Amino acid sequence: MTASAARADTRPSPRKHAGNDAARRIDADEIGLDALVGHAGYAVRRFQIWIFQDFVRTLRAVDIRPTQYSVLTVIGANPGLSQMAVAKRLGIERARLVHLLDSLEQRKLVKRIKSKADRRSHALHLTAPGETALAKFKRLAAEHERHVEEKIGKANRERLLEILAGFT
Amino acid sequence: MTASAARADTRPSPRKHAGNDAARRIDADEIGLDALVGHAGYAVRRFQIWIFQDFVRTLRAVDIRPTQYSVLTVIGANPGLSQMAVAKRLGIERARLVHLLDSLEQRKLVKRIKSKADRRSHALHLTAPGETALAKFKRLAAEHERHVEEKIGKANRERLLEILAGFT
DNA sequence: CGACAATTGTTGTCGTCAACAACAATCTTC
DNA sequence: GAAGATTGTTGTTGACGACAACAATTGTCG
Repeated sequence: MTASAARADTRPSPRKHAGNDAARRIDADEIGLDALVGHAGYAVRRFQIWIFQDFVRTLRAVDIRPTQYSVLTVIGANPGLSQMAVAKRLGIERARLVHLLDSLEQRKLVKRIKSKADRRSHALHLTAPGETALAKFKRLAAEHERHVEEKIGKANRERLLEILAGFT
Repeated sequence: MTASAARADTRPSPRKHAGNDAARRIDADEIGLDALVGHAGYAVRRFQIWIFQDFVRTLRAVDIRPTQYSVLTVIGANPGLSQMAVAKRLGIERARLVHLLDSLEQRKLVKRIKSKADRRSHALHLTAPGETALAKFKRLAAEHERHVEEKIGKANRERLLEILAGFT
């Protein structure tokens, strides 16, 4: 079979785009997604990107990204945790957490205290400025959460949280 | 206020982990997430990671990742699209799409045909083997989707798709 | 007790992905 | 026809997940 350029006839009718290929401008919103609609993963991925971007935008003034926020929140609620414990709880590689904590420690938000019980591990604590900063971050995060509500609706947001409660 | 090491008293009761910091082993499932619970972004992120991994695992035999699958699906449903159109529709950077298509073209699943109408752009088509391969990918993707159903429940999956329909 | 396995933090590499910036070729617009 | 926009491409940067290796330390078990 030769792979010549003009074999646009035996295809099982792809629904859109009549006749002449690429002869006409196509707006992005008239392109069919076919099997993609109905895939939970695709919708979740697009939604996650949107949420992520809104979070970053909303917290840009304080320069805190979602992962950093999750680390600070967990340490704030459970002071004294080891890096392993935080990593496991948040599903972060402990290798990755090292860099995250390096950054947060440089910014004086977190401190690593050598544990006396297990001299391999560090007990993680918020600094005093870290605690006040986290309070501010939480206010901004709540604002971001309101954006989510505006986007998908208050009831839908709550249903979403219920459905995905098992993954937290 | 001095930031000395022994200031664990004036904190507003972090709920868990009584008394002596880091003196006791802590299981990951007894660590409180505090403000993280109630953040849609956190739950969605964790869920997205789970879905992603299951998709990759389910389609590992054919070596197709989620983004590649989405590209193939859109091209299959809308042959002749330009790279710009595909990128815009899927929310992919056009720079990123270049590499994706390079890979798919090397594997003879997709071909770029120089458009005569606009000689800057390429009309994207599936090859004949690309079409049959995509059919197989779709079967495997459907299997993955069943995994999602098992994980969160059939009804919840459908509610999820409704809630996030606006993002597709 | 002492050798050996496991854990903790760390460093490093690799590959995926989003976000930009710059560029040549080509189209559009005036 | 000149100026500006678009398309594909190349390259860089940074966040992130996955892995592998390592030193220091702890746990275990003979």
